[in-house]
Amino acid sequence: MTGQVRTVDGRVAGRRGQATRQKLLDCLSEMLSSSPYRDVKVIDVARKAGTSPATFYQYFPDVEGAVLEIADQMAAEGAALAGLLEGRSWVGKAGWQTAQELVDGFLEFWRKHDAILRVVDLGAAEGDKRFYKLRMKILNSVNSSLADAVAELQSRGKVDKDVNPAAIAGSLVTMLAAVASHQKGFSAWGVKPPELRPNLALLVHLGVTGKKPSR
Amino acid sequence: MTGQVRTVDGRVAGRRGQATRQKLLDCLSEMLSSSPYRDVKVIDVARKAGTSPATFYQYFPDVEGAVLEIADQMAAEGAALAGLLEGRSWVGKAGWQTAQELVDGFLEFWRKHDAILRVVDLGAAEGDKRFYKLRMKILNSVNSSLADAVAELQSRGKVDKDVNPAAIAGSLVTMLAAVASHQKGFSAWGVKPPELRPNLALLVHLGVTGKKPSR
DNA sequence: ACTTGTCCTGTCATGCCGTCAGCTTACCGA
DNA sequence: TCGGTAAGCTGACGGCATGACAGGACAAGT
Repeated sequence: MTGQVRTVDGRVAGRRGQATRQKLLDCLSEMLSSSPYRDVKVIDVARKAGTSPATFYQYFPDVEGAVLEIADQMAAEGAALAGLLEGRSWVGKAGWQTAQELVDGFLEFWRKHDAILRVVDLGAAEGDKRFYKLRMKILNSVNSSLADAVAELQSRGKVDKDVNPAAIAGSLVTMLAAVASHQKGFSAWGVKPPELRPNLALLVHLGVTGKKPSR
Repeated sequence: MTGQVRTVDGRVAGRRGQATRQKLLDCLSEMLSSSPYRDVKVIDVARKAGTSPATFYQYFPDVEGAVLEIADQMAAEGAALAGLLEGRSWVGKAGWQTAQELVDGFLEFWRKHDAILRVVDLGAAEGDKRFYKLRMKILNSVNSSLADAVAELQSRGKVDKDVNPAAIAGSLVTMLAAVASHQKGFSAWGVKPPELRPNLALLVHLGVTGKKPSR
């Protein structure tokens, strides 16, 4: 099922090749964290990995291609985010708990992968379908769970009829993602991370249920 | 007060020079809309402007420098966003109106400047202070108005004591900005722009007042 | 026409990109 | 043990963008 790893010119990669490939990915990942996306050069990645630029091009068509690969690995890990909402309740104190844990998990995931997620976000915003699909893949698990929760509350008459669950869920997820990547910006507004979290959870809870949480 | 426009080597720019400079900025702006940030080259911008790369470097240290210039012009225009909240009420039907108009104005502004705002967002997320300050400058007007509104409702006991106005306002503004730049993503979730707007307004209203709007 | 200061570009050294041919290394079957 | 074969890597090269400079074109005032 997992298609074999192949080089650009079609050969299948063996043990050593895969190791080199992974090392290049790791080094690229590191470079993305330490320097602006625009300034990341193939030659620097290759140097850092102790190999030559030509080797890089053996495994990836270009920097973008390698970034997609990293993002893909991360997306797989991101599926775990759905677990934050699996079988959770949005009613009463449990609802407040759910909101808080969702926010925590989300911020944590984003902080861990911030460099690569920045690039994915940019690519998606620029209209590149590959990045855009990848972004979906990561957010979709959380998004659809949230949308389901809203729709369910709606069907029980606890949320107004004219609310669009997908729109609400999408907006909340987008908010979490954006706030996570601009956490530093909040310090400048005088908001420290520990203060941010409960307020975000409040917004999520309000958005999903339409009500203030009971703590 | 408006410091004279200067070339990189310190000369003051005359009328013709300023025109060339502005033309370069316009062409860069256009390129940013049509191709990925990473692929925008000085030589292309110069060609499009009917001039040479050397001319570009006479007015700007690099692409980034020119982008900052464009963003600065836009930030000035962005101050108008504050007007969307000037003297507005968040109570009753007027509150719902306020939320809707804020969302509309915000989405409109973002759509108009999406290309440059993408780059500013990236720069800010990467930790570049210049971009980061610029982003603040644009968002601050709206953000502080919103925070004031929350604080005022809070002082009248209409909002819980333990809410942090700045955190709520910042999160909402960040949400609006992010949703605006990923509007296309919502279509893929089956949410069309016209459906998006009222739901965003709902979230803003909920966030600011803690209550559902009365329509 | 001459001077002055602004404005633009030809040119050049430097460095990265992306490709290829060819060398080295590892594995495998006889 | 010994080729044979495919994987793995790199030096080298043409092409292009970068960024700096010096010098020429141009407009305005005298």
